[in-house]
Amino acid sequence: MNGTDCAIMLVDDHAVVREGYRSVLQKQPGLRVVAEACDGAEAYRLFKSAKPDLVIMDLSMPGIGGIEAVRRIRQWDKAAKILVFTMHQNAGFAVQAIRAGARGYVTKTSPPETLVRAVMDVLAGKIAISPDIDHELALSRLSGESSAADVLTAREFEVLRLLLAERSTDEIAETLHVSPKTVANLHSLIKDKLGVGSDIELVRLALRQGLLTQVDLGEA
Amino acid sequence: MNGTDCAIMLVDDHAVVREGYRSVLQKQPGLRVVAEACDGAEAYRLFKSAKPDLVIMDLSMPGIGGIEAVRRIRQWDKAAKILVFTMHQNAGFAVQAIRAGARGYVTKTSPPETLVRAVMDVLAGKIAISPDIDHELALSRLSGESSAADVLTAREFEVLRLLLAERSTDEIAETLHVSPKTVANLHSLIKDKLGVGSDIELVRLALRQGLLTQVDLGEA
DNA sequence: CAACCGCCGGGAAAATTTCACGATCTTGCT
DNA sequence: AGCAAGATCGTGAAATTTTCCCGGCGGTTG
Repeated sequence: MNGTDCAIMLVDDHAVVREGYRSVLQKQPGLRVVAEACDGAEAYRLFKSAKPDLVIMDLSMPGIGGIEAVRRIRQWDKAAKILVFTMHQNAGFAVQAIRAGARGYVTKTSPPETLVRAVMDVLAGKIAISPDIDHELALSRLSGESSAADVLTAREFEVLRLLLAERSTDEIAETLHVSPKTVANLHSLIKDKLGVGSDIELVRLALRQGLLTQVDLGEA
Repeated sequence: MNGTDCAIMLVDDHAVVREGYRSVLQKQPGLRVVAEACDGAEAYRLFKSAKPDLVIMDLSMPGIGGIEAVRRIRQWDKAAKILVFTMHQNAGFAVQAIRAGARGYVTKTSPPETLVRAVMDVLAGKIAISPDIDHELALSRLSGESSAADVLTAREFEVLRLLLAERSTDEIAETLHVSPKTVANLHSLIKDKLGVGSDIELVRLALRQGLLTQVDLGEA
């Protein structure tokens, strides 16, 4: 599927950005944009009918986000080739994306050639990571910054997610059917494990690691 | 400057997005892209030499952000026409942008025609706000959601900024040369005025209102 | 089986948040 | 000028929360 025409699907909620993709990609012979979606749900639906050779996927989108869309598409077609193209210059997001089944991760700050190169690499079966993310990943390894998901147990992670999403300790206790005391204990333990002193730092860490996206906060 | 050629400068840190702008704009006769910048500082520098008729400006950029860039450009040229084009579908950001001197605010989710229309309107001397933001603004007025900056005094706002940026109460007290006790009192008062119960909600509110941008958190 | 670990919570000490109260200073109004 | 309002800063004490230490329960592993 490399030698001749390759069908590509674009997924991004910003029309102007899709216009940009198209402008960059159509300069490459052998690439055709056959479908466009503006959120994760539409991406999944269109993928099944269009069966593109490659998906270029944004992460931050309304409703079903990019990570979840990658997961669903890969579940439907284990061989799907998905290249994540996002503004998030963040090792945490990259790890999540690759784990979800993406074949590449390129940031939007990258020059167009990097995108084209990544498209070609992924089509050729390779994994494509843009240089800035390579660097981020290297740094996070060197500094031993264990991504929250690793150091926390499943339960702790669940509590953290609720702490960031819900309002009070008592509400979380009710959701989990445990005593408020337990939630408070977990809350404290989480801050300890993550090495933060205050809730504010906790939120900042979560944002940095991509546990929370800025759009999640709007619908509070 | 409307009838014939209009010189436009693009400011966005994502190359592919600039490509998208160009692709959309060049379909309009009479518009020429004469300069491109990828951060606020470069935008200010280039504006002074290129003197474009219109600037299309993104908000979230590394270093000097879009709001500050708008402010500086308007300070240098009171007649500068700047159209903010951003992903933030957020009344708070829009208010900040217009106060800083922008002549328009359009979100990236808008269809290309909306952008083109806004460009024309701003060039014609009008103020252009995209419909979704109009709606957001209306909602925020109706719900009486007073933007943090309004209900807080200057001092309180400063403390809030430090709370979100620095680490401990004591560090903030030292920076402000007041007793830690005062900072704690202010901290409490701020949460009261903003109607939030926990620090986590405080951060979420701040994010929603654009007091803190996601990029600010990276360099923590 | 014994040892360990995640999970759940009680109790008490420690720390923090909240509240009530002045004192001082600026600002705006008459 | 005189006065009222409110912003700022601080104190101290009460109320609440956070933190720490403890034990019990169930599952897994050596």
